[in-house]
Amino acid sequence: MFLSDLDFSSPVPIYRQVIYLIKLEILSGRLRDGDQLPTIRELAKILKLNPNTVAKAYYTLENERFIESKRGSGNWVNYKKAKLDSLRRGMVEDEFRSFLETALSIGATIEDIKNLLKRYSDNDRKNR
Amino acid sequence: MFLSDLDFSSPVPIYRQVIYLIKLEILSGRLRDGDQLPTIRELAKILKLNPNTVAKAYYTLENERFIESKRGSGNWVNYKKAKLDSLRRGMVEDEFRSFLETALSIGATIEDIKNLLKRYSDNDRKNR
DNA sequence: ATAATTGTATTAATAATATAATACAATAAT
DNA sequence: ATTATTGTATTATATTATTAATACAATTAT
Repeated sequence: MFLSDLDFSSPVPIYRQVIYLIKLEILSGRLRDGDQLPTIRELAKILKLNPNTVAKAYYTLENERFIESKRGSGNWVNYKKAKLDSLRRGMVEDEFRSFLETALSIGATIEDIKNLLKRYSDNDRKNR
Repeated sequence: MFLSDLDFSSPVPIYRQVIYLIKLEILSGRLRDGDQLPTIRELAKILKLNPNTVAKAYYTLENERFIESKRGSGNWVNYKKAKLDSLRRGMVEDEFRSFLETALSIGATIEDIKNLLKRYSDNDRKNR
């Protein structure tokens, strides 16, 4: 299921990488509403992590309403179709804001970014 | 000069807040190319910080080409150069590419991003 | 030349964060 | 009822990041 895409040499903490991977699975549609996730101990074994690390990821995902945890039974994906869009939008906007902040602090202008986007969307069109 | 806008209860480290404040001064135009900044020790006294904390902020700003430090004399704003630096442009593009990749993998479209950018550039215009 | 002022470098102390070890408590299966 | 499986809570350890103490070196002013 998870092609152990973890990078142990990255400065990004493992539990955050796990969160990110699962969010991607959900938002891309590979994991759907109601699907069961591996148990904490299962996933820990697969990824060769301490169960607490996985637990922390799951716990965070539950706080963000991505999944639901039930003691004794397991964890399930929990987003309603309607929620998905706003969720996705929120995530994209977060990413965008943080990119924009960086870009501006580096010295780029909004105009620069517009041009970049134009260039890339032209490429995108070509590649379809 | 700096209305001690530091928030010691914030999780954002002090030296980053200092960086942010100075960038704001520069990007807003209140500090202009060639202007002299307070010396490390001066600013440390004003903000009641350890000089090393200010030094770290200045050091980072110099690395990012926002200011120039000269031992024995002080620190000066050096924004114009930074803006024109093609190396910086490369950085922005790298950031952009990585943002775009993430956004697309989450499920956003180019159109979504265009709209976001429009929204933010409108805000930017309003705040000028 | 000398002294004062500046940024820099080195090291130590502290604080924050991430990970691990272990024990606990609710649910499910038998 | 009992046992195994699950998520949770508590505590300890390791790692990293931040801040501080101190000494150093280049520049400026006298």
